[in-house]
Amino acid sequence: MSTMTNIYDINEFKNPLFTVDSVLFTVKDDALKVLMVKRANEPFIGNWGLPGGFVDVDSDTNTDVTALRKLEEKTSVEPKYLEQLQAFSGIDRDPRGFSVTLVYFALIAAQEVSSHIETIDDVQWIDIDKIDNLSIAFDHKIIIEQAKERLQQKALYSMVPVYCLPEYFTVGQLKSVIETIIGKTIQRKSLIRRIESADMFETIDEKVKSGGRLAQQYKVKAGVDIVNFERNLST
Amino acid sequence: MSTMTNIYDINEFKNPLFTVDSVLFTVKDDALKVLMVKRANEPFIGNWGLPGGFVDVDSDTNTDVTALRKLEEKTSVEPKYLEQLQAFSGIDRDPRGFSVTLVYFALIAAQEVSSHIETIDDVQWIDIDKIDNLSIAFDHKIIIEQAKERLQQKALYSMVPVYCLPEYFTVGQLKSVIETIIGKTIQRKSLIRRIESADMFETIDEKVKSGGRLAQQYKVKAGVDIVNFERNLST
DNA sequence: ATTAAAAGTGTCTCAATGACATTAAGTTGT
DNA sequence: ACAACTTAATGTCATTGAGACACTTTTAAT
Repeated sequence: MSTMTNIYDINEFKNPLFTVDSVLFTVKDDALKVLMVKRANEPFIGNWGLPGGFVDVDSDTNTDVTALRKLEEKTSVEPKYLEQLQAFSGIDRDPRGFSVTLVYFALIAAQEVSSHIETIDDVQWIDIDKIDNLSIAFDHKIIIEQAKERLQQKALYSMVPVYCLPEYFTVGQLKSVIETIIGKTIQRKSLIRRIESADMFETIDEKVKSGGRLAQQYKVKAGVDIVNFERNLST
Repeated sequence: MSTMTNIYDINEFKNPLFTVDSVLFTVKDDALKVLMVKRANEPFIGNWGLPGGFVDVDSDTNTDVTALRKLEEKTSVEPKYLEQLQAFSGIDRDPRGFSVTLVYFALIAAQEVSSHIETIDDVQWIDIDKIDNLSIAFDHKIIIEQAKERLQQKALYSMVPVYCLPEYFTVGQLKSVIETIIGKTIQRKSLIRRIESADMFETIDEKVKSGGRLAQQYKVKAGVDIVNFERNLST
């Protein structure tokens, strides 16, 4: 192990194995998808796992940077939204010994990565409902499930789902994305009321085709924070 | 950046320094307090810091166990409530180098620890409004602030504040604890409605003196989970 | 007994969501 | 050109749970 010597000796304690992983979601083809990577190394070689890896303590200024760096390696872009989910730890979750993985939860528009991903076959959007049929590394199946629950909760009281959409979007698109995430329909009217009261969107002059009447486009105002509403939608 | 070679060499990467800390809250004398420990070691020797330390990879089965173990060392009891807050990381937060601390957020009734604490002078309940005047180790001041915000949020949509109370409690006590946490008054009636609809409490036959009419006592039903309401209180 | 104090109830208001009908503005087919 | 269809946007009433606050109940203190 490394040599860190002065008054206190860090190596008095065996350090746990520490990694950073991300659950990057998007909504594509009316399904919630997670970005997964086919593992090239042991353990769990050949299984699907979450994108992530070790901190580079010489260049990463904090773990957010690690998460973004690892995601960019796989997608070549930065996700629109990133927040910490939770750390998962234990003596059993990695055959190499006690390990901790700090998991981030991220959102991006499918369009922003799809072209890049289609050229590689060890990085893929996996439908969240099809994960049970696959061989998933470590405890990543559980992690994804928890991330999904968090996303579903957030969709009920905030506007985070917009980060699964491109810069310009319509009410119809946002409604559809939210419905895919939470797995039930919502009232269009309620969504519009929220968009108007949140004060985090601006309207775009140019409207867009939608199969019927032209739809108003919106974009997230520059520099605004996510608004949290005081009530959940439907349930 | 080097890629992982064949069989993985853990030490190819310098591992960050990993610790587990806890923000243990209670409400005492109508003030929100945090348990703090006077540091006996470098760095920040002599400053107040959060209770915590390194994982013992040989005996801790996961980081929850580490958090509980460290808290028990200081208080001799287990907190009633424990959940992960967040990890804080960075190249600068510890003079020894890149470090990560996984922070837990915990609640306990003051009565359960006070007798034990009063005998030691390097462990103390510190009023959260008086922290600015003290020398606090690392980034623990920021961490405590974030933990407080999380607790305040939770108090608006859940019943977590009961875990700052002893097993049996009254509506008046819970109202007072919530008000101390969020820093504003709430409607007694609203609280009662929530207690009744939450279905997580049972009434105790024996009532208790309170300076007026005897008060109904409640306790948390065995094995129930925290209920999340769909609306926030006041704001 | 009178009074004060806190517990507990009744009920009206208020705010935001749900439900759903109606109107608006496009596209497609003939 | 016009009807039929599609999706967007609006209008409005019902529902739900919190806020406000008056009122009643039960205890202790004097």
